[in-house]
Amino acid sequence: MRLTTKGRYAVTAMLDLALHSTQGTVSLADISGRQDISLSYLEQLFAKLRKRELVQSVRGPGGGYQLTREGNAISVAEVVDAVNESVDATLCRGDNDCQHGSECLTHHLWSDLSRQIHDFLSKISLGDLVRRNEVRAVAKRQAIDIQRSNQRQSADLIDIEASL
Amino acid sequence: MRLTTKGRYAVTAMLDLALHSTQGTVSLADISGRQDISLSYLEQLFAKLRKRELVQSVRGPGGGYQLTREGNAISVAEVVDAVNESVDATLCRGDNDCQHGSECLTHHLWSDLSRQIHDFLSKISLGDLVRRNEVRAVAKRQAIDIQRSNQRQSADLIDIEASL
DNA sequence: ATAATAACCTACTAATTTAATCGGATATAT
DNA sequence: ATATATCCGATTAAATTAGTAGGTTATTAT
Repeated sequence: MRLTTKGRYAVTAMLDLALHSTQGTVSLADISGRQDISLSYLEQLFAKLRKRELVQSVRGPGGGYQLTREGNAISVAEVVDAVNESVDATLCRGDNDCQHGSECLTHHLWSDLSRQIHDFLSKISLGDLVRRNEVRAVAKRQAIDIQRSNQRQSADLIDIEASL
Repeated sequence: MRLTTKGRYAVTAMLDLALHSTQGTVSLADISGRQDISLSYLEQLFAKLRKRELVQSVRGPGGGYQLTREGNAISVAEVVDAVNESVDATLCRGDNDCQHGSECLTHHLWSDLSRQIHDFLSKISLGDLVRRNEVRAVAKRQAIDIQRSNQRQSADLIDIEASL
């Protein structure tokens, strides 16, 4: 169980998905716009999330992604694990070939810690996060921001159309 | 609160220190030998641990490091934080300058998660780890390994001396 | 005093991971 | 047909982690 920015991006994206689940599918372009994560990076992350069957996709116009299960049934731990593919090969790849058994000290200690943190994150679902007030507040502001940005784009479009 | 291999190295090294605290100071060379971490990398880590006053040093022959407080009074969280200098500048450096407020969704969510993981790791001390059976068992084996390696070195030395 | 030891310090390099970019192919609504 | 959006692979850039090199300073033991 590692905890890096990569996992954060994944959780953020999945939370965005959960927040907009009422609208059917959500495109990565929308998530990219709202959460400011590059589209291609999202594609990489969602390829992994799809492999773990945390999301399912609909291709073509109007398509996008949606949660395979409801938000309450998807834990933060699952999301982090999906993108981090915690192989832990760096410190102790096997049990036998470590030099004078040293690395096993880390191995036992950390696998134990990891397990407990994992348990902890398993108990927090995307649904739990959606229900939080801070999250709802930010999501609301994001919706308004996007709306404004769309209006600006429409305005730009009108300008362009007028200039032709 | 990030959780990477860097933090593991630091916790392992500090645990080694706690395990050998009865012998006064412990040199980084000893830790390097037992835990298979490069000496220079340990120096970098301990420079940070010293800044946070988790360890104190004694210079010169027979010198080394020792815990500033007893193992029971040093949490795993403190050790991880000391080496990770969690600035969290990557995703959201301030509260105001994020593009259309998006990054703040991550920011709130993750700072909250981080806080709880931090709380969790705060409750595990180096002393707790030392008392664990698996840790004691591995430490014992490491001691025997080092002893053997020293005997080999002595044997080599005798060979060298004999060859002169 | 001198030599050996080990912390302390800085700069650089290698390796790995994270993030982004590019250029497509495929499926599907309109 | 065309536009949309997933899907896919390869490449590159940036950041972090880990290791290397070459010293200095303090201190103990001889």
